[in-house]
Amino acid sequence: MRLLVVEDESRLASALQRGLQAEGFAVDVAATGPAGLDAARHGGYDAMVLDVMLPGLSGYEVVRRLRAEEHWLPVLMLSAKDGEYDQADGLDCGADDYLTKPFSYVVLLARLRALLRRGAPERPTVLAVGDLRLDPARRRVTRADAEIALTSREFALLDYLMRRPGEVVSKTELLDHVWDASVETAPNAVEVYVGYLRRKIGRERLETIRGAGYRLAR
Amino acid sequence: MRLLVVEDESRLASALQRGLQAEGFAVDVAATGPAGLDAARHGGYDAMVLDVMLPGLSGYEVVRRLRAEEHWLPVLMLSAKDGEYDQADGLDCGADDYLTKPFSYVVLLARLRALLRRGAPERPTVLAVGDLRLDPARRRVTRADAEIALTSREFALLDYLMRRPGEVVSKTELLDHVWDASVETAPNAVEVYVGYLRRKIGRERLETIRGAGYRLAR
DNA sequence: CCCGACGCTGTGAGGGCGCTGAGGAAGGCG
DNA sequence: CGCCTTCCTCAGCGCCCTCACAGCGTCGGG
Repeated sequence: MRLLVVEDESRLASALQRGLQAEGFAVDVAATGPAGLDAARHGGYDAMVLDVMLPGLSGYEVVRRLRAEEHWLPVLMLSAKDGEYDQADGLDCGADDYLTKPFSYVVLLARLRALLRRGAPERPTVLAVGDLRLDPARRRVTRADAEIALTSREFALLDYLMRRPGEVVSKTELLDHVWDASVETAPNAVEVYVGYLRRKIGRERLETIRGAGYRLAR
Repeated sequence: MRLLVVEDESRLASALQRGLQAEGFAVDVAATGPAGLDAARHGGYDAMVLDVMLPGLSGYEVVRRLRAEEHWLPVLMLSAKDGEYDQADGLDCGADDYLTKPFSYVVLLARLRALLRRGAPERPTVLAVGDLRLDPARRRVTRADAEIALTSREFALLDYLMRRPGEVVSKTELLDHVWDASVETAPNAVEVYVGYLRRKIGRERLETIRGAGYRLAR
């Protein structure tokens, strides 16, 4: 785990550095606001310990800019101010945690661990087959970066097919999984919807295997 | 946003509930460890405020079990114990934050906001989508720098949608997270409020995905 | 080449889904 | 007590999706 400590008071900075290194972290130190901001932007750290009172740029301003640039690394803010509004302000600027000096080293460590545990947000999954892309969360389908409008049934059908590219999927399987199993639906409905899909995603993409089902070309 | 408060002291519990509801959260309360654990497991909450001293199961034990079962909802722990090791223990059991009683309500709110931000895939302090900006701390919404007056329900709805810009959010998900789960609400209420929001933030901003939900255009 | 089975598609009906205006219930405030 | 605000239900309406149907095309076997 790589940590960035931004602290101008050199004794505290090196004490932190040594202590955290002893815990097995790789620790870099920056002594000013601008230097810290720069390091945080380009350094690929897993978390940051950030003092509020800094030369050049305040800690508040550093987080605010980081967040504005869409850098989401966890930030633990350190400050001598223990007023409730100081704390609230720091958190509302985008810090993830706030500790007042003097602080307990044990607590700092525990809070850092909690922050690192949360880590970075997970990436959304996107299904991709050829130049087709389907994003289940956004319910969005593109073909060569051009958006395709699908109805809800069409979307469900394509979703199912894209999860088994290159496989033959039978009409009854589609009826079971894409359609409501409790409602009796004629197999012809599948043919109809395959037709709709072909018009939208390209005719050649969806082969008919006569007597067996359909296959989405990989 | 749905919150779970687990606190056995009924005066504090209801004070918290009222205060947080006034902020636009949907709040459920549990009074014992087992009840809290159960609610957290099945409730689909966005975060949890958890007292340590509880009948039945301690707060420590509640988080520990939740994490063991791979439930990752953000937990803010409340305790009367302010020893550094108590705090470290709470965090190391899996809590994300730790506040000692008596606590400042302002700080609790700011820490809760930080926690909710961290849980979401993107984590700005002021949510911005297109020319819309929403400041959770100040409870203000502007569109192209013009302030928009929203009722508390409208605000909560927009807040939830702006945390997932571009994603499709279903009506039932909205009912679960924006409305109070303990009250049975008709899905039509969502449609009504979407209508209100559209009049205020612009019709085209909030698409209907028929059969799936709504999507806030990025 | 013929024939039957299977698959495709244009048409149109029905119904589900979502939108809206009206209004009642509940709470805050003077 | 009455006014205002907010929340939410209800009922009506309109539209788009869904799917059955029927006629035609296509494929493959004999």
